[in-house]
Amino acid sequence: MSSSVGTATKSERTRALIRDIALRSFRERGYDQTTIRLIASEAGVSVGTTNYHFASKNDLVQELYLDVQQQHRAAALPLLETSDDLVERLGIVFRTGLAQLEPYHRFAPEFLSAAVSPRSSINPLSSDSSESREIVVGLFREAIAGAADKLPAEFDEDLPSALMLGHLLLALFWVYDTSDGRERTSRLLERGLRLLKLSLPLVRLRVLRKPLRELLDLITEVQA
Amino acid sequence: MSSSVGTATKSERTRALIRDIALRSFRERGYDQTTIRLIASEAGVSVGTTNYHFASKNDLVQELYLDVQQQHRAAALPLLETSDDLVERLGIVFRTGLAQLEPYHRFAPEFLSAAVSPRSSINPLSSDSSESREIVVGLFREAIAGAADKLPAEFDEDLPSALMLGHLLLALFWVYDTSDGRERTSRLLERGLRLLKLSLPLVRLRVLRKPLRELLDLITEVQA
DNA sequence: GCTGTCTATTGAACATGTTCAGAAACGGTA
DNA sequence: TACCGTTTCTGAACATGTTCAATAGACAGC
Repeated sequence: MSSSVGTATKSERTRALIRDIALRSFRERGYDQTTIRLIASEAGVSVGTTNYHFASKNDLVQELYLDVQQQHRAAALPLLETSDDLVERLGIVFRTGLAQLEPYHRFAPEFLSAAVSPRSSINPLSSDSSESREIVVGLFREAIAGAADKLPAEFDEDLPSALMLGHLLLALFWVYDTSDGRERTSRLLERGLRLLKLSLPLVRLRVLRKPLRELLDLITEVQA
Repeated sequence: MSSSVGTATKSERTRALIRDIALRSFRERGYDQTTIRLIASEAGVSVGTTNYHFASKNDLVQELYLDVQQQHRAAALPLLETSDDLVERLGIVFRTGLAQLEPYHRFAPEFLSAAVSPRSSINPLSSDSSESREIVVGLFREAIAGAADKLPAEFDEDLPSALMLGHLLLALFWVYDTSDGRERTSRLLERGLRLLKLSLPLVRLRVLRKPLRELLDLITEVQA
């Protein structure tokens, strides 16, 4: 979090200060209540300075994304050491991903509204978000690669992206989940994982190869 | 569309005028470019008057929803006369639904952003949207009721709502669909329908009854 | 026709993200 | 030190949806 450490140019320190204050505010006050003027005021600078270092409010959200996904990675990696079962490993990535989001559930609608437009710079599928997106895709890739159960090689390429999309859909469900402790989202996830475990042997069936390939292609096409 | 017809109180005529101008502008200019001041100006009234008749901009979007869904119903009903096959009837409702949205695809991201928050009054699942939502749920209900193929009665209650949710998800895919003529969305729909047709006989299997029931319950829970 | 009450309308005010012309600070070079 | 170009910073300005006190209009009851 605190990147305003040690020595750096004045400019870098100002930038880091604005960033840290913004991120803290996002966590405490959410997206809407975190106004540019509030950030500027707390940082002791003018609105113009804030927009000089970060061209828009969404650029600051981008910083938040990165922070969250890095923590996601940090939380998932050690757990991935504990199992070589494919479905279990995927479950670890999904569960730790949801866990990172949990503190933001109060403000999730605000963030969702700002992020859901395909034209928004903070849309998880946008090119501006590629850095944090690739962290999640990479986690899924590693989850697959480190599993004892090997999948047909032809799926290796697109499956991680498709799983990342699945994670986004799960997050959408999560935003709408009003149950205590997001129990419904957990149930949906565990049920999906169970279903996946049961149907995984089918992937090896020749007859299903082509429809699966087509399904994967269609899903991948969303990101175009 | 034009509801500013014939005799009515002055107030009703002003309201209808604002409504008609707003709806036309939404169609021509989208959500963002349709500003309150522009509506007021075109209607020859002040901003205050616009907000007197419609408490918020989203109240005007609500009127648009209603208009679109009524046209959806008008487009679907005659086609439903032409088939008693369950899957085909569902297909008719889905396809005519997408057809109504098509003119708005240019502006879909703007509308999506405004509507996607669970707290938004124009969220399709909100209580404010119940009237237009029920039109779609009703269409699915009629599609099921008029089919030769009867489903187990226990599904009749919740299935229409679940299908409406499916329609919303399809619309989400549609927003992100950049292919010509929304070819990808069509493909996804037709593939889903084909899959449904193939797996429909399975519904009668005793073993699958309980998991299906649970799945339906989980889906229904989104709207809570 | 007068009066009083509700309805309808007005336009200024507010908070918001963003832009931008200009001021200030800085850093290197003559 | 003096000068100049670049970097950094400032605060006013703009457009937006929404609110609200004040005003005008409509209309019923007498």
